[in-house]
Amino acid sequence: MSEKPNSARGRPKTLDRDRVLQTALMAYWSKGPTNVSISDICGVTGASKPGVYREFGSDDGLKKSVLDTYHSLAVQPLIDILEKDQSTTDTIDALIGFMTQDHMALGIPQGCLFVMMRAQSQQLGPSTCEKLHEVRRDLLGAYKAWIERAKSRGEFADTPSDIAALFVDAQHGSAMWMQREGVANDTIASVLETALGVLAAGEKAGATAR
Amino acid sequence: MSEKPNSARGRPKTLDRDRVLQTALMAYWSKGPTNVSISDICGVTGASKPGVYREFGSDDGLKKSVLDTYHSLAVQPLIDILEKDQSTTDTIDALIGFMTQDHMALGIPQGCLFVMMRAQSQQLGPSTCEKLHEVRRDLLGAYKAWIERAKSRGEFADTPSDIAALFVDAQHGSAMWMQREGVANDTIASVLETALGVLAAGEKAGATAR
DNA sequence: TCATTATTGTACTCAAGGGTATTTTATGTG
DNA sequence: CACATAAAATACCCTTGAGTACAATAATGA
Repeated sequence: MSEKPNSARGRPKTLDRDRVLQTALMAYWSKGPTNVSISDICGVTGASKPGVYREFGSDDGLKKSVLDTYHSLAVQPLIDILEKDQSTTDTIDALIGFMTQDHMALGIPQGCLFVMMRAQSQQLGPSTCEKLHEVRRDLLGAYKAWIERAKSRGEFADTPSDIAALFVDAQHGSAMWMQREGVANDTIASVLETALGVLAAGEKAGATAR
Repeated sequence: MSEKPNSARGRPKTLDRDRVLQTALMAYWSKGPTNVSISDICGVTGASKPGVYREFGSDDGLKKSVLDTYHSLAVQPLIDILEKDQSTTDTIDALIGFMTQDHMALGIPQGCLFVMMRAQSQQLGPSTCEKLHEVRRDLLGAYKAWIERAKSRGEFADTPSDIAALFVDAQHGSAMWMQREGVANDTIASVLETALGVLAAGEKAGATAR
């Protein structure tokens, strides 16, 4: 309601919300979401602990906000690929390309924060978990919608859409774990080609044509 | 070397090593390996904290021993399936059956402790991590050996063995995560059929039979 | 200038958890 | 019986990390 009365009254705030978010995002991503303390983030950003709590409420609140940021940063681009209007094989190629990006070169940590958070959800707070479910729902929904569009054009294997969506999601998760464990992106790409190759066509034997 | 001089001298030990191991195993498996403290385990088993440390050396030592136990309990059976001499499709069916066992009914927790530990290896000690690599090597080796045997009989798709091994391992991991997230075993089985179906045969189109 | 308002940051509290120093206790051996 | 031995368990230490109380501070408005 009266969110930002922009009163400009009282001591002006100096806490850089965005910097805290970015810092937390990178730290969670590289070290694992449960291996970074609020104090760590304060140490790097120069923010004070009460400042962070004032801004995000709690550890859980911060993680939830970070996940939100991560969604627009790294999940939405994946969904965008699915929603782009192109042939199924092109989409699959684009997916593989996306999943095997050279994170090192891009200056981002290996693996996927979302996937890591899912794997450690038992150690996360309630609002982070809820956000996690939300992101997952979005992603699975996007897979499913893409699959059904592809099916309607006869470009997709004869597999129930829900199953196929889970399958694609599984490949994504596996790829992210492999990347984190240090498997070369080329190798991961080969695995993904083997995996996702089945989906395209359906009549044309198992030939992924590459 | 002089491990058990069976001296029978000094106060007889009452600490039930096996009970501690079993308890820790189940606790790690159900709550996640990093969500169970030594104190928790002591509370359940009635063992004293120094007793546990005397027996296992450290948290890391206990986790390593538990992983060892887990290996013979839940990983070896999987390897046994791969080493059993049967047709590729039969092996795949057996694998799917194994991965989609009703853990609830068997009185064991959902998912796979090994897979969970891999995902949280950043929070684990050095000897546990080493053991983790060891188990992983064993498992990938077993996959690869199975694949090469199948290939030599012409029963396997034309995919590099290392890639195929990573692929199978990825499906296993995904299945375990899905199970942990509450996906129905039937559903997981369908996903696995879609995934592993590609491997068998190779000439016979993409038809997994079934 | 002085009150009001909102934010800041130091310095705490409190709980959890890994690990240990120390004193007992239960057994064999001389 | 006294001594040596090995394991037992209580009661601790120490660090980390989430979360907060509170006094200081910087702005606006009268």
